[in-house]
Amino acid sequence: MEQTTSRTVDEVLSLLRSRGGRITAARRQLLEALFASTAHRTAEDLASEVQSLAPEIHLSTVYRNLDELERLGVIVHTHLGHGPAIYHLAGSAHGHLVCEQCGKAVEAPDRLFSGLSSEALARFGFRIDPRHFAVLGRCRDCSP
Amino acid sequence: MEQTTSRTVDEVLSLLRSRGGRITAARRQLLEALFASTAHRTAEDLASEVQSLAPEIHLSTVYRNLDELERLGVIVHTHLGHGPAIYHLAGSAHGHLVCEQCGKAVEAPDRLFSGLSSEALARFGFRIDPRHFAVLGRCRDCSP
DNA sequence: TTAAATGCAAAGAATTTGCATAACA
DNA sequence: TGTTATGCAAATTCTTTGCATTTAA
Repeated sequence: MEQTTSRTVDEVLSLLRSRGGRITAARRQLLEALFASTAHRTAEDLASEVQSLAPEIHLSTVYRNLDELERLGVIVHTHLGHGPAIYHLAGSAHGHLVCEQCGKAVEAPDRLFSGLSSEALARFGFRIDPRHFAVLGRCRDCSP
Repeated sequence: MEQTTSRTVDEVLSLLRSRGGRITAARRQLLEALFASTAHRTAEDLASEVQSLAPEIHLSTVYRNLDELERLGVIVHTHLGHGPAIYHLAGSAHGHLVCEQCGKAVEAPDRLFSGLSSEALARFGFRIDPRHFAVLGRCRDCSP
């Protein structure tokens, strides 16, 4: 698993390199953090993780690199209603059901959106991207 | 139409009153603005409209009254991905398809979400509220 | 008269930007 | 050596809060 992770981090760094970017400690650390878990993490969360190993890496650097990685298609971010955006590797991205009451976020499989996708496309020519937004509502525990 | 609008504004003011609230100029103006159009308006937009008639009404008062009206169920707010929330009368609320590219927001009829609603309920016990979040994606004009 | 609402200023959260310095290639 | 990226501080955007004052009832 170490190997897989490292190989993929290096692949992304090569991609960055091939686009004229540079391989820096901040980028490597951030990618290691992104590949290390599929948890729902904000820019601050990721900065904290990175800073536990390299405290000098600044939050603004993390934001800039997250932007860059998103432009490259390596990651996507999702707005969970209120509050900060969360970031995922593009490969492990998924939809979210977020409870307006307790705030809990549940992962939603893509097929949950297949009906909505095809209807939105047919009726409005609109291609939805279920990984970029959160579906708000009430979870089982918070339903009246 | 004037009459209808006024009557409904007054109804909401009565509701407020019945809950121990007070009928103020700021609240009346804000409600007039809310009833006057179904456009997608932010707190700032609404404040500007209100301020064109009563310049002393402060943005923070608008925010406080929007919160209050939402607590009463008179309005709902929606997060359109990035940027500020928009507010609608609860009766005329609807879902939104928001283009990530050009930012344009299209109203989505509730029935677009009926499949997603029943699946989310069946599989996750989750009751979605399609009016509280925006569906992000690409509109026809911005599709590749 | 008195609790509720307002105006204003200031704080807060999340994110972005300007700029001098550092460091990859 | 010449960009590119970083650190830091400051600015931005959206929203909330504290507090003294006003006002509806």
